[in-house]
Amino acid sequence: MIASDLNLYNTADRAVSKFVPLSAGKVGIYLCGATVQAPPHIGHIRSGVNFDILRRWLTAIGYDVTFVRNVTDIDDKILHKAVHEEIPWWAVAMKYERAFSDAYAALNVLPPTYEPRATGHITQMIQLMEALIANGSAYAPGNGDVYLEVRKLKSYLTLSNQKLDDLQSADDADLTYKKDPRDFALWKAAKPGDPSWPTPWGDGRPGWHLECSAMAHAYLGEAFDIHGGGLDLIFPHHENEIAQSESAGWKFANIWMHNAWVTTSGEKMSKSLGNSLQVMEILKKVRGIELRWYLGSAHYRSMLEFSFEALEESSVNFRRIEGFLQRAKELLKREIEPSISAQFAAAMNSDLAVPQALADISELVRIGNSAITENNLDAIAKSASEVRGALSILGCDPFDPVFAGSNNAKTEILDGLIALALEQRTAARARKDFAASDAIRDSLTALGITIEDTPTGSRWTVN
RNA sequence: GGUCGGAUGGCCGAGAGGCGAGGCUCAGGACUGCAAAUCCUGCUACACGGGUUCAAAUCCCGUUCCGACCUCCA
Repeated sequence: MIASDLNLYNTADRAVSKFVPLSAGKVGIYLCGATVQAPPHIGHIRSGVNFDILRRWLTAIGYDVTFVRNVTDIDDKILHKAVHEEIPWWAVAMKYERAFSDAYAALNVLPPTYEPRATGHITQMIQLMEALIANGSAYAPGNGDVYLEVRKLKSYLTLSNQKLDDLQSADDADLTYKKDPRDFALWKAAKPGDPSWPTPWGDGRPGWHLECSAMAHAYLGEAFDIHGGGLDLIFPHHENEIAQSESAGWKFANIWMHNAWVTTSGEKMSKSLGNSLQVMEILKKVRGIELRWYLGSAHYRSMLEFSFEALEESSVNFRRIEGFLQRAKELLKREIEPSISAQFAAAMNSDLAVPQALADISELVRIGNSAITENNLDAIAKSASEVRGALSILGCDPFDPVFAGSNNAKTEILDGLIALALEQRTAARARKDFAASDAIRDSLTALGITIEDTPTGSRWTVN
Protein backbone atom coordinates (compact mmCIF):
# COMPACT_ATOMS: atom_id res chain seq x y z
CA MET A 1 0.00 0.00 0.00
CA ILE A 2 1.35 3.38 -0.96
CA ALA A 3 0.99 5.76 1.92
CA SER A 4 2.06 8.92 0.14
CA ASP A 5 -1.24 9.86 -1.48
CA LEU A 6 -3.15 10.81 1.65
CA ASN A 7 -4.58 14.33 1.73
CA LEU A 8 -6.07 15.86 4.86
CA TYR A 9 -7.74 19.12 5.78
CA ASN A 10 -5.81 21.23 8.23
CA THR A 11 -7.86 23.71 10.26
CA ALA A 12 -4.75 25.85 10.70
CA ASP A 13 -4.56 26.78 7.02
CA ARG A 14 -8.15 25.88 6.09
CA ALA A 15 -7.10 23.78 3.16
CA VAL A 16 -6.61 20.19 2.15
CA SER A 17 -3.00 19.27 1.57
CA LYS A 18 -0.79 16.25 1.24
CA PHE A 19 -0.08 14.50 4.51
CA VAL A 20 3.63 14.25 5.28
CA PRO A 21 4.50 12.58 8.57
CA LEU A 22 7.15 14.16 10.76
CA SER A 23 8.89 10.82 10.98
CA ALA A 24 8.72 8.44 8.03
CA GLY A 25 6.27 5.61 8.53
CA LYS A 26 4.98 6.88 11.86
CA VAL A 27 2.04 9.02 12.92
CA GLY A 28 1.35 10.49 16.33
CA ILE A 29 -2.23 11.59 17.05
CA TYR A 30 -3.59 13.35 20.08
CA LEU A 31 -7.36 13.51 20.39
CA CYS A 32 -9.09 15.55 23.07
CA GLY A 33 -11.22 13.02 24.88
CA ALA A 34 -14.04 13.40 27.30
CA THR A 35 -14.50 15.36 30.45
CA VAL A 36 -16.05 12.54 32.41
CA GLN A 37 -18.93 14.28 34.11
CA ALA A 38 -21.99 12.75 32.37
CA PRO A 39 -22.85 9.75 30.19
CA PRO A 40 -21.75 10.08 26.55
CA HIS A 41 -24.22 11.26 23.94
CA ILE A 42 -23.91 10.53 20.25
CA GLY A 43 -22.08 13.80 19.62
CA HIS A 44 -19.22 12.76 21.86
CA ILE A 45 -19.06 9.39 20.27
CA ARG A 46 -19.17 10.74 16.72
CA SER A 47 -15.84 12.37 17.42
CA GLY A 48 -14.51 9.04 18.64
CA VAL A 49 -15.81 7.26 15.54
CA ASN A 50 -14.45 9.87 13.10
CA PHE A 51 -10.96 9.71 14.51
CA ASP A 52 -11.13 5.93 14.84
CA ILE A 53 -11.74 5.78 11.08
CA LEU A 54 -8.75 8.07 10.52
CA ARG A 55 -6.62 5.86 12.72
CA ARG A 56 -7.72 2.65 11.00
CA TRP A 57 -7.02 4.14 7.60
CA LEU A 58 -3.56 5.37 8.58
CA THR A 59 -2.81 1.91 9.91
CA ALA A 60 -4.17 0.25 6.77
CA ILE A 61 -1.92 2.29 4.51
CA GLY A 62 1.10 1.25 6.48
CA TYR A 63 1.70 3.78 9.23
CA ASP A 64 2.72 2.87 12.73
CA VAL A 65 0.13 4.94 14.60
CA THR A 66 0.40 6.12 18.19
CA PHE A 67 -3.06 7.27 19.17
CA VAL A 68 -3.50 9.18 22.42
CA ARG A 69 -6.90 10.16 23.77
CA ASN A 70 -7.00 11.75 27.19
CA VAL A 71 -9.51 11.60 29.99
CA THR A 72 -10.18 14.85 31.82
CA ASP A 73 -10.98 13.50 35.25
CA ILE A 74 -10.83 16.73 37.26
CA ASP A 75 -12.77 19.88 36.47
CA ASP A 76 -15.49 22.17 37.81
CA LYS A 77 -18.38 20.13 36.49
CA ILE A 78 -17.07 16.94 38.02
CA LEU A 79 -16.82 18.69 41.38
CA HIS A 80 -20.36 20.03 41.05
CA LYS A 81 -21.62 16.60 40.10
CA ALA A 82 -19.92 15.09 43.14
CA VAL A 83 -21.83 17.47 45.40
CA HIS A 84 -25.07 16.76 43.58
CA GLU A 85 -24.69 12.97 43.56
CA GLU A 86 -23.23 12.97 47.08
CA ILE A 87 -20.27 10.82 46.13
CA PRO A 88 -16.55 11.68 45.96
CA TRP A 89 -15.30 13.48 42.85
CA TRP A 90 -13.11 10.54 41.87
CA ALA A 91 -16.14 8.25 41.98
CA VAL A 92 -17.94 10.56 39.57
CA ALA A 93 -14.96 10.53 37.23
CA MET A 94 -14.58 6.76 37.34
CA LYS A 95 -18.29 6.16 36.81
CA TYR A 96 -18.46 8.25 33.67
CA GLU A 97 -15.07 7.21 32.37
CA ARG A 98 -16.45 3.65 32.37
CA ALA A 99 -19.62 4.86 30.67
CA PHE A 100 -17.49 6.32 27.89
CA SER A 101 -15.37 3.20 27.64
CA ASP A 102 -18.49 1.06 27.35
CA ALA A 103 -19.90 3.31 24.63
CA TYR A 104 -16.64 3.29 22.68
CA ALA A 105 -16.50 -0.48 22.94
CA ALA A 106 -20.11 -0.90 21.85
CA LEU A 107 -19.35 1.10 18.70
CA ASN A 108 -16.07 -0.71 18.02
CA VAL A 109 -13.90 2.35 18.62
CA LEU A 110 -10.47 0.86 19.18
CA PRO A 111 -8.89 1.55 22.56
CA PRO A 112 -6.24 4.29 22.23
CA THR A 113 -2.59 3.33 22.36
CA TYR A 114 -2.48 5.41 25.54
CA GLU A 115 -5.37 6.88 27.47
CA PRO A 116 -3.87 9.24 30.05
CA ARG A 117 -5.87 10.77 32.88
CA ALA A 118 -5.23 14.38 33.81
CA THR A 119 -4.79 13.59 37.49
CA GLY A 120 -1.98 11.19 36.66
CA HIS A 121 0.12 13.92 35.05
CA ILE A 122 0.27 16.67 37.66
CA THR A 123 4.06 16.37 37.78
CA GLN A 124 4.38 17.04 34.05
CA MET A 125 2.02 20.01 34.37
CA ILE A 126 4.05 21.54 37.17
CA GLN A 127 7.22 21.08 35.13
CA LEU A 128 5.58 22.85 32.21
CA MET A 129 4.43 25.73 34.40
CA GLU A 130 7.90 26.06 35.91
CA ALA A 131 9.37 26.35 32.44
CA LEU A 132 6.76 28.90 31.39
CA ILE A 133 7.29 31.04 34.47
CA ALA A 134 11.07 30.77 34.14
CA ASN A 135 11.02 32.11 30.58
CA GLY A 136 8.56 34.87 31.40
CA SER A 137 5.55 33.51 29.51
CA ALA A 138 3.48 32.83 32.60
CA TYR A 139 3.12 34.41 36.01
CA ALA A 140 1.98 33.41 39.48
CA PRO A 141 0.44 36.51 41.06
CA GLY A 142 0.46 35.04 44.55
CA ASN A 143 -3.16 33.97 44.93
CA GLY A 144 -2.37 30.38 44.02
CA ASP A 145 -3.41 30.75 40.39
CA VAL A 146 -0.95 30.63 37.51
CA TYR A 147 -1.77 32.51 34.29
CA LEU A 148 -0.38 32.62 30.79
CA GLU A 149 0.24 36.17 29.59
CA VAL A 150 -1.38 36.20 26.17
CA ARG A 151 -0.30 39.74 25.19
CA LYS A 152 3.28 38.53 25.01
CA LEU A 153 2.46 35.95 22.35
CA LYS A 154 3.06 36.96 18.77
CA SER A 155 1.02 34.21 17.17
CA TYR A 156 -1.92 33.82 19.54
CA LEU A 157 -5.32 33.06 17.93
CA THR A 158 -3.89 32.05 14.55
CA LEU A 159 -5.85 28.79 14.52
CA SER A 160 -9.21 30.55 14.91
CA ASN A 161 -8.07 33.59 12.90
CA GLN A 162 -9.18 36.07 15.51
CA LYS A 163 -7.68 39.24 16.91
CA LEU A 164 -7.16 39.53 20.62
CA ASP A 165 -8.86 42.91 20.77
CA ASP A 166 -11.95 41.64 18.97
CA LEU A 167 -12.73 39.10 21.65
CA GLN A 168 -15.63 39.94 23.86
CA SER A 169 -14.12 40.04 27.30
CA ALA A 170 -15.75 37.98 29.97
CA ASP A 171 -18.13 39.84 32.25
CA ASP A 172 -16.65 38.22 35.31
CA ALA A 173 -12.99 38.84 34.46
CA ASP A 174 -11.23 39.55 37.72
CA LEU A 175 -8.32 41.90 37.21
CA THR A 176 -7.18 41.74 40.80
CA TYR A 177 -4.56 39.22 39.78
CA LYS A 178 -4.74 38.98 35.99
CA LYS A 179 -2.60 41.35 33.95
CA ASP A 180 -5.13 41.16 31.13
CA PRO A 181 -8.69 39.84 31.23
CA ARG A 182 -7.85 37.42 28.44
CA ASP A 183 -4.96 35.81 30.27
CA PHE A 184 -6.05 32.26 31.01
CA ALA A 185 -5.47 30.03 34.00
CA LEU A 186 -2.90 27.27 33.72
CA TRP A 187 -3.55 26.36 37.32
CA LYS A 188 -6.35 27.17 39.72
CA ALA A 189 -5.86 27.77 43.43
CA ALA A 190 -7.65 25.31 45.68
CA LYS A 191 -10.95 26.29 47.16
CA PRO A 192 -11.87 24.91 50.57
CA GLY A 193 -13.10 21.34 50.28
CA ASP A 194 -11.91 20.89 46.70
CA PRO A 195 -9.25 18.35 45.76
CA SER A 196 -5.81 19.86 45.34
CA TRP A 197 -2.20 19.08 44.60
CA PRO A 198 0.82 20.91 46.05
CA THR A 199 2.86 23.23 43.81
CA PRO A 200 5.54 25.87 44.40
CA TRP A 201 2.76 28.47 44.08
CA GLY A 202 0.30 26.89 46.45
CA ASP A 203 -2.17 24.02 46.48
CA GLY A 204 -4.54 23.82 43.55
CA ARG A 205 -5.71 21.91 40.54
CA PRO A 206 -4.97 21.98 36.82
CA GLY A 207 -6.68 24.19 34.29
CA TRP A 208 -8.24 22.37 31.39
CA HIS A 209 -5.84 23.59 28.73
CA LEU A 210 -2.64 22.81 30.59
CA GLU A 211 -3.36 19.12 30.94
CA CYS A 212 -3.61 18.48 27.21
CA SER A 213 -0.32 20.20 26.46
CA ALA A 214 1.40 18.27 29.23
CA MET A 215 -0.05 14.90 28.24
CA ALA A 216 0.48 15.33 24.50
CA HIS A 217 4.09 16.20 25.24
CA ALA A 218 4.52 13.28 27.62
CA TYR A 219 3.37 10.67 25.11
CA LEU A 220 4.11 12.19 21.71
CA GLY A 221 7.02 14.56 22.34
CA GLU A 222 7.57 18.20 21.45
CA ALA A 223 6.17 17.79 17.95
CA PHE A 224 3.59 15.37 16.63
CA ASP A 225 1.53 14.94 13.50
CA ILE A 226 -2.17 15.36 14.19
CA HIS A 227 -4.18 16.97 16.95
CA GLY A 228 -7.91 16.35 16.85
CA GLY A 229 -11.09 17.31 18.59
CA GLY A 230 -14.52 18.80 18.11
CA LEU A 231 -15.04 22.04 16.23
CA ASP A 232 -15.96 23.84 19.43
CA LEU A 233 -12.52 23.21 20.89
CA ILE A 234 -10.72 25.44 18.37
CA PHE A 235 -11.18 28.38 20.65
CA PRO A 236 -10.27 28.63 23.41
CA HIS A 237 -8.98 25.16 24.14
CA HIS A 238 -6.74 24.49 21.18
CA GLU A 239 -5.55 28.09 20.90
CA ASN A 240 -4.50 27.89 24.51
CA GLU A 241 -2.81 24.56 24.05
CA ILE A 242 -0.81 26.11 21.22
CA ALA A 243 -0.02 29.16 23.34
CA GLN A 244 1.30 27.09 26.25
CA SER A 245 3.19 24.62 24.15
CA GLU A 246 4.82 27.10 21.80
CA SER A 247 5.77 29.29 24.75
CA ALA A 248 7.56 26.25 26.12
CA GLY A 249 9.48 26.02 22.87
CA TRP A 250 7.63 23.02 21.51
CA LYS A 251 6.54 22.82 17.90
CA PHE A 252 3.45 20.88 19.01
CA ALA A 253 0.82 19.74 16.48
CA ASN A 254 1.63 19.76 12.78
CA ILE A 255 -1.99 19.37 11.59
CA TRP A 256 -5.22 20.28 13.35
CA MET A 257 -8.33 18.27 12.52
CA HIS A 258 -11.80 19.03 13.84
CA ASN A 259 -15.00 17.06 13.54
CA ALA A 260 -18.37 18.77 13.16
CA TRP A 261 -21.33 18.24 15.43
CA VAL A 262 -24.30 16.06 15.58
CA THR A 263 -27.18 18.53 15.45
CA THR A 264 -30.87 18.34 16.21
CA SER A 265 -33.24 20.78 14.52
CA GLY A 266 -30.20 22.45 13.05
CA GLU A 267 -28.71 23.19 16.44
CA LYS A 268 -25.79 21.76 18.31
CA MET A 269 -26.84 19.11 20.78
CA SER A 270 -27.16 20.23 24.34
CA LYS A 271 -28.02 18.75 27.65
CA SER A 272 -31.47 20.26 27.60
CA LEU A 273 -32.43 17.46 25.23
CA GLY A 274 -32.37 15.09 28.16
CA ASN A 275 -31.26 11.52 28.00
CA SER A 276 -32.76 10.45 24.70
CA LEU A 277 -29.58 10.89 22.69
CA GLN A 278 -27.28 9.14 25.10
CA VAL A 279 -25.44 6.33 23.37
CA MET A 280 -26.76 3.60 25.63
CA GLU A 281 -30.37 4.78 25.13
CA ILE A 282 -30.04 4.65 21.35
CA LEU A 283 -28.44 1.21 21.55
CA LYS A 284 -31.75 -0.06 22.91
CA LYS A 285 -33.19 0.69 19.47
CA VAL A 286 -30.41 -0.20 17.03
CA ARG A 287 -27.31 -2.35 17.12
CA GLY A 288 -23.93 -0.77 17.80
CA ILE A 289 -22.74 -1.52 14.29
CA GLU A 290 -25.77 0.29 12.87
CA LEU A 291 -25.29 3.36 15.07
CA ARG A 292 -21.64 3.46 14.05
CA TRP A 293 -22.58 3.15 10.38
CA TYR A 294 -24.90 6.11 10.79
CA LEU A 295 -22.47 8.30 12.72
CA GLY A 296 -19.66 7.54 10.31
CA SER A 297 -21.70 7.95 7.14
CA ALA A 298 -21.56 11.76 6.85
CA HIS A 299 -18.29 13.50 6.13
CA TYR A 300 -16.51 14.27 9.41
CA ARG A 301 -16.44 18.01 8.69
CA SER A 302 -20.19 18.17 7.92
CA MET A 303 -22.89 18.66 10.48
CA LEU A 304 -24.90 15.49 10.95
CA GLU A 305 -28.58 16.26 11.50
CA PHE A 306 -29.79 13.53 13.81
CA SER A 307 -33.19 11.93 13.61
CA PHE A 308 -34.46 8.50 14.46
CA GLU A 309 -35.93 8.29 10.95
CA ALA A 310 -32.55 8.92 9.36
CA LEU A 311 -30.96 6.43 11.73
CA GLU A 312 -33.50 3.80 10.71
CA GLU A 313 -32.93 4.52 7.00
CA SER A 314 -29.22 4.17 7.52
CA SER A 315 -29.76 0.85 9.29
CA VAL A 316 -31.83 -0.45 6.38
CA ASN A 317 -29.02 0.52 4.03
CA PHE A 318 -26.49 -1.27 6.22
CA ARG A 319 -28.56 -4.46 6.40
CA ARG A 320 -28.55 -4.68 2.61
CA ILE A 321 -24.76 -4.63 2.62
CA GLU A 322 -24.57 -7.02 5.54
CA GLY A 323 -27.02 -9.38 3.84
CA PHE A 324 -24.83 -9.50 0.76
CA LEU A 325 -21.76 -10.40 2.80
CA GLN A 326 -23.65 -13.12 4.67
CA ARG A 327 -24.95 -14.69 1.46
CA ALA A 328 -21.54 -14.42 -0.16
CA LYS A 329 -19.90 -16.19 2.76
CA GLU A 330 -22.46 -19.01 2.63
CA LEU A 331 -22.04 -19.49 -1.10
CA LEU A 332 -18.25 -19.29 -1.01
CA LYS A 333 -18.20 -21.65 1.97
CA ARG A 334 -15.24 -19.79 3.48
CA GLU A 335 -14.27 -16.60 5.27
CA ILE A 336 -14.21 -13.49 3.10
CA GLU A 337 -10.71 -12.10 2.76
CA PRO A 338 -10.86 -8.29 3.20
CA SER A 339 -9.20 -6.22 0.49
CA ILE A 340 -9.00 -2.52 -0.32
CA SER A 341 -10.28 -1.39 -3.71
CA ALA A 342 -8.59 1.41 -5.61
CA GLN A 343 -11.79 3.48 -5.45
CA PHE A 344 -12.09 3.10 -1.70
CA ALA A 345 -8.45 4.07 -1.22
CA ALA A 346 -8.89 7.12 -3.45
CA ALA A 347 -11.93 8.23 -1.49
CA MET A 348 -10.28 7.78 1.90
CA ASN A 349 -7.11 9.51 0.71
CA SER A 350 -9.24 12.50 -0.23
CA ASP A 351 -9.64 13.85 3.30
CA LEU A 352 -11.56 10.75 4.39
CA ALA A 353 -14.38 11.11 1.85
CA VAL A 354 -16.52 8.47 3.48
CA PRO A 355 -19.73 9.43 1.58
CA GLN A 356 -17.92 8.79 -1.70
CA ALA A 357 -16.63 5.50 -0.32
CA LEU A 358 -20.19 4.55 0.62
CA ALA A 359 -21.36 5.16 -2.93
CA ASP A 360 -18.61 2.85 -4.15
CA ILE A 361 -19.58 0.21 -1.62
CA SER A 362 -23.19 0.35 -2.82
CA GLU A 363 -22.01 -0.24 -6.37
CA LEU A 364 -19.89 -3.19 -5.25
CA VAL A 365 -22.87 -4.69 -3.42
CA ARG A 366 -25.04 -4.33 -6.51
CA ILE A 367 -22.40 -6.05 -8.65
CA GLY A 368 -21.94 -8.72 -6.01
CA ASN A 369 -25.66 -9.42 -5.73
CA SER A 370 -25.87 -9.77 -9.49
CA ALA A 371 -22.94 -12.20 -9.34
CA ILE A 372 -24.89 -14.23 -6.79
CA THR A 373 -27.81 -14.43 -9.21
CA GLU A 374 -25.42 -15.63 -11.91
CA ASN A 375 -23.61 -17.88 -9.43
CA ASN A 376 -20.28 -16.41 -10.52
CA LEU A 377 -18.13 -17.33 -7.52
CA ASP A 378 -15.05 -15.38 -8.60
CA ALA A 379 -17.08 -12.20 -9.04
CA ILE A 380 -18.84 -12.80 -5.71
CA ALA A 381 -15.50 -13.23 -3.97
CA LYS A 382 -14.04 -10.08 -5.49
CA SER A 383 -16.99 -7.88 -4.55
CA ALA A 384 -17.32 -9.38 -1.10
CA SER A 385 -13.62 -8.92 -0.36
CA GLU A 386 -13.68 -5.28 -1.33
CA VAL A 387 -16.88 -4.64 0.59
CA ARG A 388 -15.54 -6.33 3.70
CA GLY A 389 -12.24 -4.49 3.41
CA ALA A 390 -14.00 -1.14 3.21
CA LEU A 391 -16.33 -1.99 6.08
CA SER A 392 -13.46 -3.02 8.29
CA ILE A 393 -11.77 0.37 7.81
CA LEU A 394 -15.06 2.02 8.71
CA GLY A 395 -15.21 -0.16 11.81
CA CYS A 396 -18.41 -1.85 10.61
CA ASP A 397 -17.25 -5.32 9.62
CA PRO A 398 -20.19 -7.57 10.46
CA PHE A 399 -17.81 -10.50 10.93
CA ASP A 400 -15.75 -8.60 13.50
CA PRO A 401 -15.94 -10.61 16.75
CA VAL A 402 -16.82 -7.33 18.51
CA PHE A 403 -20.21 -7.45 16.82
CA ALA A 404 -20.69 -11.20 16.84
CA GLY A 405 -23.68 -12.70 18.61
CA SER A 406 -23.11 -13.64 22.20
CA ASN A 407 -24.03 -17.26 22.74
CA ASN A 408 -22.61 -19.77 20.28
CA ALA A 409 -24.02 -22.86 21.97
CA LYS A 410 -27.54 -21.47 21.79
CA THR A 411 -27.01 -20.40 18.19
CA GLU A 412 -26.16 -23.98 17.26
CA ILE A 413 -29.30 -25.30 18.91
CA LEU A 414 -31.40 -22.65 17.16
CA ASP A 415 -29.74 -23.50 13.87
CA GLY A 416 -30.70 -27.16 14.28
CA LEU A 417 -34.28 -26.42 15.24
CA ILE A 418 -34.89 -24.09 12.35
CA ALA A 419 -33.24 -26.50 9.94
CA LEU A 420 -35.75 -29.07 11.16
CA ALA A 421 -38.67 -26.74 10.48
CA LEU A 422 -37.29 -25.82 7.07
CA GLU A 423 -36.99 -29.51 6.13
CA GLN A 424 -40.68 -29.93 6.84
CA ARG A 425 -41.45 -26.85 4.81
CA THR A 426 -39.31 -27.97 1.86
CA ALA A 427 -41.09 -31.34 1.89
CA ALA A 428 -44.48 -29.61 1.90
CA ARG A 429 -43.44 -27.40 -1.00
CA ALA A 430 -42.22 -30.43 -2.93
CA ARG A 431 -45.68 -31.98 -2.74
CA LYS A 432 -47.20 -28.54 -3.49
CA ASP A 433 -48.90 -28.38 -0.11
CA PHE A 434 -48.53 -24.61 0.09
CA ALA A 435 -50.97 -24.25 2.95
CA ALA A 436 -48.66 -26.32 5.13
CA SER A 437 -45.45 -24.64 3.91
CA ASP A 438 -46.88 -21.17 4.43
CA ALA A 439 -48.06 -22.10 7.91
CA ILE A 440 -44.50 -23.05 8.84
CA ARG A 441 -43.14 -19.82 7.36
CA ASP A 442 -45.79 -17.74 9.14
CA SER A 443 -44.93 -19.37 12.46
CA LEU A 444 -41.25 -18.59 11.99
CA THR A 445 -42.04 -15.03 10.87
CA ALA A 446 -44.05 -14.55 14.05
CA LEU A 447 -40.93 -15.52 16.01
CA GLY A 448 -38.92 -12.87 14.17
CA ILE A 449 -37.27 -15.21 11.71
CA THR A 450 -37.28 -14.30 8.02
CA ILE A 451 -37.23 -17.08 5.41
CA GLU A 452 -35.76 -16.59 1.95
CA ASP A 453 -36.01 -19.23 -0.77
CA THR A 454 -32.93 -19.27 -2.98
CA PRO A 455 -31.86 -21.54 -5.84
CA THR A 456 -29.59 -23.36 -3.39
CA GLY A 457 -32.27 -23.83 -0.73
CA SER A 458 -34.00 -21.86 1.98
CA ARG A 459 -32.03 -19.60 4.28
CA TRP A 460 -33.10 -17.83 7.44
CA THR A 461 -32.12 -14.72 9.36
CA VAL A 462 -33.17 -13.33 12.71
CA ASN A 463 -34.69 -9.85 12.42
C1' G B 1 -18.96 43.71 17.33
C1' G B 2 -15.14 39.80 15.66
C1' U B 3 -14.33 34.80 13.64
C1' C B 4 -16.24 30.42 11.24
C1' G B 5 -19.82 27.29 8.81
C1' G B 6 -24.45 26.13 6.35
C1' A B 7 -29.23 26.31 2.82
C1' U B 8 -29.14 20.39 -2.71
C1' G B 9 -35.26 16.20 -4.84
C1' G B 10 -40.69 13.26 -0.39
C1' C B 11 -36.37 12.29 3.37
C1' C B 12 -30.93 11.54 4.48
C1' G B 13 -26.57 12.97 2.18
C1' A B 14 -22.07 13.82 -1.60
C1' G B 15 -20.05 17.03 -5.24
C1' A B 16 -17.17 22.55 -5.90
C1' G B 17 -17.27 25.10 -13.59
C1' G B 18 -18.99 20.51 -18.48
C1' C B 19 -22.40 13.21 -19.07
C1' G B 20 -28.05 14.61 -12.54
C1' A B 21 -22.85 10.45 -6.39
C1' G B 22 -25.11 7.10 -3.30
C1' G B 23 -28.82 5.60 0.15
C1' C B 24 -33.97 5.52 2.08
C1' U B 25 -39.11 5.98 0.74
C1' C B 26 -42.71 5.43 -3.17
C1' A B 27 -44.53 3.43 -8.13
C1' G B 28 -43.98 -0.18 -12.10
C1' G B 29 -41.45 -4.60 -13.90
C1' A B 30 -38.35 -9.36 -13.75
C1' C B 31 -37.69 -13.66 -10.65
C1' U B 32 -40.97 -16.69 -7.09
C1' G B 33 -46.51 -21.49 -6.09
C1' C B 34 -47.09 -16.88 -3.00
C1' A B 35 -43.57 -14.26 -0.37
C1' A B 36 -38.73 -12.61 1.11
C1' A B 37 -34.19 -11.29 -0.88
C1' U B 38 -32.12 -9.57 -5.39
C1' C B 39 -31.96 -7.14 -10.06
C1' C B 40 -34.12 -3.57 -13.75
C1' U B 41 -37.00 0.99 -14.77
C1' G B 42 -39.19 5.50 -13.08
C1' C B 43 -39.62 10.07 -9.42
C1' U B 44 -34.49 15.29 -12.94
C1' A B 45 -32.95 18.93 -7.09
C1' C B 46 -29.10 22.62 -5.77
C1' A B 47 -32.27 29.57 -0.71
C1' C B 48 -33.18 34.42 -3.65
C1' G B 49 -31.53 38.49 -7.23
C1' G B 50 -27.82 39.97 -10.51
C1' G B 51 -23.06 38.96 -13.07
C1' U B 52 -18.70 36.20 -15.44
C1' U B 53 -18.50 31.99 -19.03
C1' C B 54 -19.57 28.40 -24.99
C1' A B 55 -21.07 26.10 -20.18
C1' A B 56 -22.59 27.76 -13.06
C1' A B 57 -25.37 23.69 -7.75
C1' U B 58 -20.03 24.87 -8.23
C1' C B 59 -16.76 31.28 -9.60
C1' C B 60 -17.91 36.86 -8.50
C1' C B 61 -21.29 40.81 -6.30
C1' G B 62 -25.56 41.57 -3.41
C1' U B 63 -29.79 39.69 -0.37
C1' U B 64 -32.60 36.47 2.94
C1' C B 65 -32.71 32.70 6.41
C1' C B 66 -30.25 29.10 9.85
C1' G B 67 -26.32 27.70 13.03
C1' A B 68 -21.44 27.70 15.87
C1' C B 69 -17.39 30.05 18.83
C1' C B 70 -15.74 34.56 21.69
C1' U B 71 -12.64 31.58 28.34
C1' C B 72 -17.89 24.88 30.57
C1' C B 73 -18.33 22.22 25.53
C1' A B 74 -17.07 16.34 20.91
